[in-house]
Amino acid sequence: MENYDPKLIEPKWQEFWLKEGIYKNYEKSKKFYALDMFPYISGSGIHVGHPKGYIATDVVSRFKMLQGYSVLHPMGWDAFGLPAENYAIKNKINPNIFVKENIIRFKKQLEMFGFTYDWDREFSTTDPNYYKWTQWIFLKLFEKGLAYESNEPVNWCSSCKTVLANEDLEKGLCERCGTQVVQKKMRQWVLKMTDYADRLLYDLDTEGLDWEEQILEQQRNWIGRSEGAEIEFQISNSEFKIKVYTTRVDTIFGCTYCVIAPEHETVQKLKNKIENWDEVEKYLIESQNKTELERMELKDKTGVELKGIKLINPFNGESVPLFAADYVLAHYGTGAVMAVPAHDERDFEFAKKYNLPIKNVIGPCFCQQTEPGKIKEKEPFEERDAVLAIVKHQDKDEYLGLKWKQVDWKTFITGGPEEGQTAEEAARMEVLEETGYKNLKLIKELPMVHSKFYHVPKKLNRLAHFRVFYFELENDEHQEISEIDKKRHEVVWVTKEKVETFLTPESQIYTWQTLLGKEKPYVDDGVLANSDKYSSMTSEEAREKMTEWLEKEKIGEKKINYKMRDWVFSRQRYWGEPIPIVHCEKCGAVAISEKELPLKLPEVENYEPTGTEEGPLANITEWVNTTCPKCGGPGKRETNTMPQWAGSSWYYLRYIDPKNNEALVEKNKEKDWMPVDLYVGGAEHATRHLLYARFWHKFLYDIKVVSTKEPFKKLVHVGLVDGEDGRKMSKRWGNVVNPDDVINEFGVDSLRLYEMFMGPFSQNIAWSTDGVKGVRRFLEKVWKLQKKVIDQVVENKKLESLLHKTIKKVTEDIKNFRFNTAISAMMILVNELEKGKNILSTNYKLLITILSPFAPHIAEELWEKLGHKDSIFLQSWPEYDPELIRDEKITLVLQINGKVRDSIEVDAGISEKEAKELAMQSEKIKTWVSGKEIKKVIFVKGKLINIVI
RNA sequence: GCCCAAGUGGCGGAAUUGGUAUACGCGCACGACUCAAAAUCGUGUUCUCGCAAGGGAGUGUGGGUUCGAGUCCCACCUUGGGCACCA
Repeated sequence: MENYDPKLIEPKWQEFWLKEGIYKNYEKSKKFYALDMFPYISGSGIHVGHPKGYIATDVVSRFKMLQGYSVLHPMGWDAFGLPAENYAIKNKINPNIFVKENIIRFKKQLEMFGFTYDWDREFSTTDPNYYKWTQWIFLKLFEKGLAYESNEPVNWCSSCKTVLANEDLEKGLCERCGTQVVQKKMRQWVLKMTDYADRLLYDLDTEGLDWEEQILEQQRNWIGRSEGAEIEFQISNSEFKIKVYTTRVDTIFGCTYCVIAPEHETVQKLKNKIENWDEVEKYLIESQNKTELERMELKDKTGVELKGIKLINPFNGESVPLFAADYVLAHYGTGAVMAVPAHDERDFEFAKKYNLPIKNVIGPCFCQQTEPGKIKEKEPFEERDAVLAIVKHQDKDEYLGLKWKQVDWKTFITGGPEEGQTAEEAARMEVLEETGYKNLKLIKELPMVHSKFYHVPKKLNRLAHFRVFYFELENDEHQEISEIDKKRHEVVWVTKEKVETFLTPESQIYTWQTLLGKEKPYVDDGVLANSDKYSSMTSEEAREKMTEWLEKEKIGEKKINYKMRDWVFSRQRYWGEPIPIVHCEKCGAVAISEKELPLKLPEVENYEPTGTEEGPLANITEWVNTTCPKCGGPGKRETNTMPQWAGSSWYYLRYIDPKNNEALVEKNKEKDWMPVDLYVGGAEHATRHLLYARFWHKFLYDIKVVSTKEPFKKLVHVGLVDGEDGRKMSKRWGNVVNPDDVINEFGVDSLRLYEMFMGPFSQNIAWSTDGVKGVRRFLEKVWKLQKKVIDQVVENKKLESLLHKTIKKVTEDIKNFRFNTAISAMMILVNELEKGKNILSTNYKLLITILSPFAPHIAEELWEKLGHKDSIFLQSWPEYDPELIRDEKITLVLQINGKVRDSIEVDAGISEKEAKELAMQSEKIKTWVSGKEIKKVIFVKGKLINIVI
């Protein structure tokens, strides 16, 4: 028997599989596996595997380094650390040719990895037969009003004269020349993805998707639905109104000013009324020049008051000032907000900076759940406005407290305001009456708090709304307190450290903590106060009632908003599908006729940016100048092209029917194959690619091209291989592992097997060359087992049982993407087989069959050596024998107080009584229980006995 | 700041519904084979006390529920990922 040599085996079988078209078996199973988003790389990679015990993993794309090969995707992916477009331009190559060369290169790469490739299904987004249908989808979107032109801000490098995507920016500098990027508005094609926002959100839950919860959550956050209300604020002495959007109508009585985005059109309309227009204009220009990045990075909020403008709060008629500030975004909601500094962090920060009033209208509500003062369920509450005073000593760090005499109740000073008294006056009076101290200096008012408790002296449930004042004593001057008060409570000074343990009511402990902590707004829901008839409602209740009132009075309405924005769909580049639109002076933007598709890219010599806002196509006048499809007059073609996301948003549909020239996909074929059963891709696509693809799919569903609402039934993402040092593979760190080298040294099977063995499939894991040695050793063992193969029947129940348990485990683990434990189970089996003298040839066949998806070459080779002419991949997947995996003997664990003390071999079906008797016979157990009382014995069938002493 | 995920030996990682923590692999140590080395095979390998038998501790930290917790509950710490002024 010769030695195991991957270099001899692997090329042989790669050629064979290619010739035999092993892939075709997948067609029979009618399961559609689109394995990664890019048709050329990863998507094609995985077709080696057992047709039944399929392995749907993409070994190649786990290597960051190999993503360089994804240049194959024509629309500019990562090539050797540079975007493909840059690489092509720098080397003066036509990007399309460059891409094609790389496709060939990649095919070779795939073969080296031992992948077969479905050559028939090949297509490219540079291929007009494919992009024809991408353009067709665009035409349909345009027809339904879902594609529109708009001026959108882009990052513009004034030195390179190019547009830069957000991901190409490092600290706001251009990647190529390092120039500071500026914000510029440009005409762009935009797709109305927001029309689909609600469906993109709800179908995540209602279409029975088997996706990782993590990705679902990420998509929900990205869509970012929020429910709130739009409210009109009238501008005093003017016919103009300003609409604000808020999710917290319940805080509106705390609104002390309003803020409008600088770009908001109303700012210009109010020009004549603004007293400080010069100042305002300066601010508008400043904020316009900031890029989005800068705007985000600036921690400090800036803004300017529009002097002379007052807005009227429709709920209480109060006039509040209006500010323009760029912390309010023009594109979200109405571009204007009501500011409630007491209950919103951003407004709070702004109010502190510009010294604006902060009005508390909501506080938390505490329910006394312990005695004394535990609320009596079912009894009504008596509501009362109340004050709470915290008084600090003039010299010492001590605070004034009351110890109540009738009940075990310790508090700060509390009370209720009387007719005609302000809350502050009431607080001062209570301090005077209950403690005698006369001269208080108000330091500040603290956030309000509500408290539900049982008032023991008054024998009733009380809901008290506290306004809280923090005083410091000016001096020691005080008067005698009344006899009644003396009987009721004792006045004590409590040191700062002891206050928290001194206080009984939770509400006061909370207040004490806010006093000690950093001053911050209360942003949670709570109970309202100072809010007219809405006072003492909960936030939820108030929102409902207030919105009702707004709608009745017609000054506002319920409104749902999404964070997700429309999809900016055009790029100022050469490559990419041309947008099939002609601009006519008379008719505007006109779609070209479907018959003219595909609208092909012209051959050009120069792919450099034009240095204007137009894409490179604009320079090719013979292509640009055309006639208007509508009126026949002169027209100019759209020179922007589509982004890389366009083609990748529907390629899985084209896989089904790649050569169809009559339709995007034939209806019956579509019904047959869709939805994609399993989609394996990188985690980096969790939001964008997957949302774009889902959006297009839903649109195609609406125009009846596809029959399912969702494209991908099951979604799993693959983790990357990190460098040996645990960092991401990168030239910068010098930790790049080249799979070619690994293959040369260990073989394709070892690499493939190790990748699956190294850890959980969707987790990033550091590469370890030593680890590959381990799996190579395992393959050597499997190879050497050949020597022990015999044909006679030798009874070995234990091994037989282990084999069938392994088949069961491997089958289940593959289904659950737990390849690492599947391999470990096979290792255990092989270790056992190695110890035995012989191995029955039928059993050996079973072993290599379950190994075949993981290490296809060696499995195929061993299969042939056993005398088979057919490929191992044409065999059916083994089934385990349930009789054989049933255990006759089990290990029963004996515990004392939950600690393992002994274990015994017993029959699997042992009864509780028998087990107990056996346990008591154990010497170790005897010594542990002797002289002790047995309190309890717990028996878990087939597992253990626990004796409690 | 917000959302999500994860913290287990020297390392990658195992551990169905709470039921023998550290499977499998790497590394390391010792032994066999060898003139020698590599390869291969065998034994051992959580820490700790002990010559041993045996005991104690132990899954990021602190509490809790339970006969029994890596697994469930509460609080906190750390790391990774995503979002980031979304009102």
